Amino acid sequence: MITIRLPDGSTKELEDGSTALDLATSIGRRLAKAAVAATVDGAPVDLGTALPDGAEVAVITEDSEAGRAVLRHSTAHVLAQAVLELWPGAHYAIGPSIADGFYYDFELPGGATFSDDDLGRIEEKMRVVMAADQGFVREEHSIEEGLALFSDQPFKREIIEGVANASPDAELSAEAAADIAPDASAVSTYRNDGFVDLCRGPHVASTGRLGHFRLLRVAGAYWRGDEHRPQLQRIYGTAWESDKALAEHLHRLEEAERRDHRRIGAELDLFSFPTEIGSGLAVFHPKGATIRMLMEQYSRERHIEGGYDFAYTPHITKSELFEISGHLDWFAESMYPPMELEEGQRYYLKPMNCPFHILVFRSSQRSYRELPMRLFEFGTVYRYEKSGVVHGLTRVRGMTQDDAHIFCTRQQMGEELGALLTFVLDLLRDFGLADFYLELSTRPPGKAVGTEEEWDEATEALRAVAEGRGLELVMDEGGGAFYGPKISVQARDAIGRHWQVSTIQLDFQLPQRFGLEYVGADNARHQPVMIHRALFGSVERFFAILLEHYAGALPTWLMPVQVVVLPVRDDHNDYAHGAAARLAAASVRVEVDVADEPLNARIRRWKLQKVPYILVVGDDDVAAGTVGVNARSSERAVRDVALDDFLASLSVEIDTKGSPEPHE
RNA sequence: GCCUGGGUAGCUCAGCUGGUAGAGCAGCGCAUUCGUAAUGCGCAGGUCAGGGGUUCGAGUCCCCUCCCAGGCUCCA
Repeated sequence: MITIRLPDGSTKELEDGSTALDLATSIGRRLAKAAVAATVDGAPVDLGTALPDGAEVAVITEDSEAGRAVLRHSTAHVLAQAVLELWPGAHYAIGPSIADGFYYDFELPGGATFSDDDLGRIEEKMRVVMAADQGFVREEHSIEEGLALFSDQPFKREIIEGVANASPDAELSAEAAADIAPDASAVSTYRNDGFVDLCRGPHVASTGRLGHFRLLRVAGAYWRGDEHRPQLQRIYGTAWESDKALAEHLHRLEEAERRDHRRIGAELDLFSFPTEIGSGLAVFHPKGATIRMLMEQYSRERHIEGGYDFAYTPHITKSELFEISGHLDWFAESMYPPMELEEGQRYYLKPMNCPFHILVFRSSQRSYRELPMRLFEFGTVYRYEKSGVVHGLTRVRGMTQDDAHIFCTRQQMGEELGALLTFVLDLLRDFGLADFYLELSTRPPGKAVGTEEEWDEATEALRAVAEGRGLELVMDEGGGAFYGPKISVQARDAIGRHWQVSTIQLDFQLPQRFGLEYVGADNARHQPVMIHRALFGSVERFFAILLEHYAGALPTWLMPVQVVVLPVRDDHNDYAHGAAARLAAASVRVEVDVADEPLNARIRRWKLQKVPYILVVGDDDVAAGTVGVNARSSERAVRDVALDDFLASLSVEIDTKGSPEPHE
């Protein structure tokens, strides 16, 4: 008999040679049914693994993230199996599970490529393999055996050689690492039917255990993520423990698509990307411009309250400025090429605002009494993003940052950072984002400027303010830029996606390069500390995040049209205009849609525009001074509301930055 | 930048193996006057992304360029 410890601390006695599946069965039939793998003393193993006496064993069930990862990884194997059957001679590379799914990379014979139509054929083939319920059989091989087994598979051989050389796989991504065996002396494979793949495991017991999957798309992907290596053909798919979970996931994808800010931007007539202007360069239409203006106005108000001074700086500059700042050394590739002027003078579009703000600071001798000096600007910058990365408003080539640079003493740094984080989170909450976590990027070893003390002090200050908020803090060790540590605010949206919004970055480099100084109380010159911070990140990107978060149904204070008045017949038009004038006098953005179309058609059109309130006015309203209120997303309208009462509650809603009802 | 897939009316899309372009919505006009998510009829609208080639003939086949999408790489 052997004794097994379970995660809850209890023990279980089993026959010698019992497997993880036997353990699960002994605990309960449902657990056995849901089990896909197990961990033995923390190491993941197949269900069929014989358990050693005294081990601590946990059953991995299909509805856990670890369990889904097993399902997905196993499904990826079947994908490779299907592709190798359909394309004899194909080379297969790696096929890990990823968030919500899996992928597998291939090199097809003769440089062939997958088309979208191939996905259906591959899926069919995979379902045949699953129906055949082939068992996954684990095998261990020496390096030599492994190389022989995969003699015609160059990528597999490369992985095995990597294992053999015991290079700690610095260049293998964590995802790819899941595909290789754990130690340098042997490799493991999994075989089902005629197909064998190099794999660390674990896998489900047999292919019949799989089936709730969908292949989603094909894409190119570099071998080992290196753009200098061959580009392979990648197939992405998703797999779940049940058809229900799969359907829910597909529904989430549809939901995300429905919320796509590019779609909403077109539907609500907010912005566009005229191709005549160029890739990644947006124009804002009147309604989009209204929203943007409101965002910016509110931000300005908050910055005034927050003790910021304002600056305006040009969009172009002589190269000298970016030579001093160092941008031309590091980022010339992502800057627009220079304009050549007379006598070789070169002017650049600015990719960042900081050097300009620095010149404002440096324009006169500064006293410690002036610090902290906080210079704010909606600064429009241009970055020549590579063509493949441009995406809607979230990754553009021209954008406006709500950018500020704070110059302060080292002593002020901690307090300043604390106040700043409060400021950021308050502002984001005002826009309806409420679920945050923070990411702290620390000193990159070996290539940092500034003293270690400065780094420690700054990092500790960031950590202290982060922890003081009780917010989840994710460490990004060594992930800071060479010139200073960084804290970034990640916001979760209404459907659980997270977006990096604000960044707060310490900088020990630029004050030095520009020779910044202030005169201290000791009458000596000191170098100020500089903090870069953008709260929206870029106005365009933040706009996009809000559109996706609210699915276009922004809070009333941000909607370009807040109220529409619909007269039932055209002899109600005068009353409608009067009601609208009353609202407009109270600074409500209101329109009248006169009665030359059926009422329902007009209601529908404004509903689709997500207008917060549609007021319908007819005979009864004209007689009584009332309106019929149809609030956004509500099923039923409320009749006979006194106009003054409506305006009163609307004003409260606008002042409190609320919405007519919880967004969908 | 690289890979794959695309680009047909303002928008969403159809157009088989090459024979000279179509729908719905939107727009405009006329009629309709209506109480909470699509009134009817009519009209107009396209150098089929741009350029070159093959062909008697190209939206359709080939090449180049531009743009878009999904990825990869990148994101100070």
